[in-house]
Amino acid sequence: MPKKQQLKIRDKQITSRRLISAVGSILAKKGFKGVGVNAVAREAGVDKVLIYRYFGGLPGLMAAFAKEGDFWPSDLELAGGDLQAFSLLPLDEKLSLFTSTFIRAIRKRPITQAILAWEMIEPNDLTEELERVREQGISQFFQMFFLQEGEEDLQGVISLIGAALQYLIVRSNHIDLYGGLDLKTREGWEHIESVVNVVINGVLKHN
Amino acid sequence: MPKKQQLKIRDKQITSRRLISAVGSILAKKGFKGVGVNAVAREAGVDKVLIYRYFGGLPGLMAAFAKEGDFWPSDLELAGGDLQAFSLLPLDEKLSLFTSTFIRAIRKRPITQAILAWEMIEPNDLTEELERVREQGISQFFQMFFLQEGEEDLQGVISLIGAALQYLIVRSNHIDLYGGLDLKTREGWEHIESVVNVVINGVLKHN
DNA sequence: GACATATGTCACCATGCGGTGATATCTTTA
DNA sequence: TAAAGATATCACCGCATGGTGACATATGTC
Repeated sequence: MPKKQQLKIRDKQITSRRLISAVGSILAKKGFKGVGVNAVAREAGVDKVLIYRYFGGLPGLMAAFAKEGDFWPSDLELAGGDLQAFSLLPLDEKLSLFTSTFIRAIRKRPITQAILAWEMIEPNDLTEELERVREQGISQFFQMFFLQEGEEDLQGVISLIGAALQYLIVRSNHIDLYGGLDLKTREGWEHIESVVNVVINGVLKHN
Repeated sequence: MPKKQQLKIRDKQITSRRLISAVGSILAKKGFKGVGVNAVAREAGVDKVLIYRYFGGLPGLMAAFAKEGDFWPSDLELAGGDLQAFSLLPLDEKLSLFTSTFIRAIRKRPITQAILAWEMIEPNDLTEELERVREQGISQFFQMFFLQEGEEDLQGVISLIGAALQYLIVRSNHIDLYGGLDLKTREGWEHIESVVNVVINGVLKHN
């Protein structure tokens, strides 16, 4: 008598994909603390030994995961969907729109937020991949649309604002308020957006 | 024959302190990931059961640790050492000095940085204690020195800048650059300070 | 149809964790 | 000095983890 029904298909590709997407699920659900060999295999409904066989271990699986994901907004997304229209806007409107799309883009990517939090604790393949993509993307976007404006402090200011927004978005997962800023509601984020605009307009008109 | 030399002193207070300070050491050395019952007891050179006996468990020990520590700069420190002199400065110089002392204050507190990183991942007694102290301290400081100035956007802007600075300081433990900002050298931080001043002056003169 | 290989399952190991009851030893009080 | 209480140690439990070797079953090839 056979031990089991032999219905399970055997397909390395499919199984690999299940493992990779299981990483995403866990990352989104439990954060990086939940990402382990056992947990990922369990989530994928697959034996953990396959992680070693197919990816050589967790780091390899992470690297594969990093290559699959849409963890950072593209130029197109950051520009609001139309690169040409964006490039024609005056500087202050460019920055204002950028702020708005940036916040939305990060807020709607829970996995990205988990990775951003992870970066604070211990760098690894995944966080380094995100860093690479992000630094390249931002600097490219910046060069494309802002560099010719001759505002020498602008990059520093934008980096500062980007840092603040990333921090606030990640923290919004665990707290409601930060220094009087409401991190939970849509209105709260609209207010934050307006504060950023105050900063930007101040810097622009000051020079 | 007795099992051991009976040289170990027996003093609840001393032992408690050893446990509490062991938390600090581990937090500074390994970050919050290293903080566990076994590790803390090992670091303190004490049996872990005492954590349960004296503090009721890790959370209790954490709470005790939180009360002991100087995790957040006082008003005096943030004001640069002289509250009265600080209060007499013009607004822009106040903010500039505040920025400078704030950066220094956080940068020199590795445990605070570990807690700040922790807040990103999972709130707990320790992070909540820091949050409480911080929110209270900042809001008090703000009310004391800035509120009467009638700049309604000021608190939001300052919170935003505070968020950015905290983020950059914590990240400086693992990366060298962020968006072109140098996080490692003294010159790098002086530049960041100057960027903050650009923002502040922009906001102030804009209204 | 028989074989080799790719794919997946299972049982197991050592390790470290949080947590606890029984025991030994020191300190204080009588 | 003897008893009583406080203080610290030890040995152990159950559990989850990362990791591996032996085995079972499906798939492709001749």
